[in-house]
Amino acid sequence: MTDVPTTPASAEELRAEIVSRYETLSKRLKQIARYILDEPNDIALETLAVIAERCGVQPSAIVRFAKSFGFEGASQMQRLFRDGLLSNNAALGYSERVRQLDQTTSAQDAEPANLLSEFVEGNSLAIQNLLQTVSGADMRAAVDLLMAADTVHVAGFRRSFPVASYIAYSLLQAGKRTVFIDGVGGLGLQQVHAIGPGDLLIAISFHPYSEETVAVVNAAKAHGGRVLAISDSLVSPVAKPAEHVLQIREAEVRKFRSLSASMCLAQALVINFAFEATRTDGKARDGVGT
Amino acid sequence: MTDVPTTPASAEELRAEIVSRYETLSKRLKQIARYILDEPNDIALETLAVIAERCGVQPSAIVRFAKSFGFEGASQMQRLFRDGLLSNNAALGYSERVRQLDQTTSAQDAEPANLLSEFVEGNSLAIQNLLQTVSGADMRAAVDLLMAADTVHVAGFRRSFPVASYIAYSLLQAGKRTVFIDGVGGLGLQQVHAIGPGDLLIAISFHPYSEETVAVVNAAKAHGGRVLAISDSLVSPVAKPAEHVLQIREAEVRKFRSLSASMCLAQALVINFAFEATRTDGKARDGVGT
DNA sequence: TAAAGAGTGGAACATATATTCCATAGCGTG
DNA sequence: CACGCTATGGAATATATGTTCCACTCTTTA
Repeated sequence: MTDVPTTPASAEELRAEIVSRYETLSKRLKQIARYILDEPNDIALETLAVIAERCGVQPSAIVRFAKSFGFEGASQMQRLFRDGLLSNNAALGYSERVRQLDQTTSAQDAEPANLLSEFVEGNSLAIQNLLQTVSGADMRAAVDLLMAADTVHVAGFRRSFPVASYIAYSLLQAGKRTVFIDGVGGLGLQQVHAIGPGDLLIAISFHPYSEETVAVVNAAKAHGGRVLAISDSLVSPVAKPAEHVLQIREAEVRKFRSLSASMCLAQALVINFAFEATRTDGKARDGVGT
Repeated sequence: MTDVPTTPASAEELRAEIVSRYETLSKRLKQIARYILDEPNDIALETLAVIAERCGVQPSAIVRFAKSFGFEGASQMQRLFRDGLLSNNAALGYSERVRQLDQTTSAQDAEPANLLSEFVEGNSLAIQNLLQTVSGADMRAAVDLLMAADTVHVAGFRRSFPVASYIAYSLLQAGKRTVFIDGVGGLGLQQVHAIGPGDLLIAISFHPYSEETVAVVNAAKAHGGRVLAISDSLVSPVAKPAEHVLQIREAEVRKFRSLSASMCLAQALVINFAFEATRTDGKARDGVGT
């Protein structure tokens, strides 16, 4: 038992100790270490059996862990976290805690923490607004376009680039033939020539709509491809020619337009497709089997 | 046993019930009632024996109390307070909420409409949790690292690629010398050689931490550069060697890890930097002007 | 490839903790 | 003042929970 000479005296101390000794721990002990760092509340409130199950480990392993950090048993370690829990918020009664919660989102000035909370609030709202602008039917239609496509091409530049790259990467992961039109080396428009009938272009573009994207959309249409647009308006230059549009109203914090909502929609779309694809695969195989 | 027909379903409900029935209680039961109203945390966290001693009562009296309020035993009453402790504290309840969301959603089908709203909810929670895992001081420190850096290098592959590309793009927009280590053409590690002392590497990486990113981080340290890590754990291979870590707990919907929270943090970081940069610029000019 | 060692799972065990039960004390009422 | 009823304390019991131990596995090393 490679225990540390001095037993940690507070939850913080223990966390620090875990971080520094992490590399020297065995597989299971690492597993537990991560869990403790991630969910100190669980350690404080749940029983060993529950904790053990949640991090996929035997209760005895947790005891071993505690001992290797100088505790007499797992219970002593738990006590540490319970105490921490209380001293962090217990002085406050209920009403005070609720008030504290409100304050985190309301105060305004350009200090780092507050800026973050503005983004948190703004993006959170924008994401929830997705449910208003995108219906289940829209999603269904978008997934159908994906399912029907031979090859999927994805285009998005500047601010939309991250979203486009995410979609392209994930579709590839899901086993779909995908081409990411990334414009590297000025190939932007050349890559478009690969689009043919039966292919789908996913075009992502927001307010000042980049010329490249618009050009790619038009080229895709010219080659007989179909287009799914992700944009902020139904009448934007990328949305107008498209077979289908998923509309997003992004958060705007201090004049900077955000991206979280777009990412959220992108994920929902791609994973929806992945589910649909495996489901259909299964059916196809079943059909052959009989 | 004068029990109430309906068992309270939340700590708040129980408190209200206690207040209204207070006068009808016997001496000991009043004693306990007062204690519960005063120290709900104790009820949540301590053992019956401890609670009993603290309010000068026998453990059995507490059991009687619980039963007279419709509980099966004192333990059920304690559970109520524990749950309340978590759900009233945004700070503490994240994983608990996620677990609940997980349960309510895993039952339903992966239908397009459902899936979108699952993502909406999950990401919304994850974004709000950012305020817990990254403090104002963390943001400040990260911005300081950016300010002090000569050139900023940004690395993130696979799932983290979109976030990295966003950061790199935005920093460039903000006028910072920035290099995006995108690994195109297998240049990944070669690009690292450009990192020198006085430079900063922003490394973004989540659970199965890609080898490339880890390698880049180590190389950066070897060249005397500083490292800012954006990761999901303090003990991840990219976080350990870093000067500073911004920790993110991403949403996980149907086993797929999300990205919205990362994007949100990335934006907050970059824009924070942009504000700080212009502010300092202004001061510098003022200084020269006088 | 075999041997030694550390790490691990799971059942057996010990302990802590909640709950029940009953004898008795306290209190109101006839 | 005595009777009966409710409330109470505390010991006995049941249960839940933590801990130990040992056989087995997986690594490492010679």
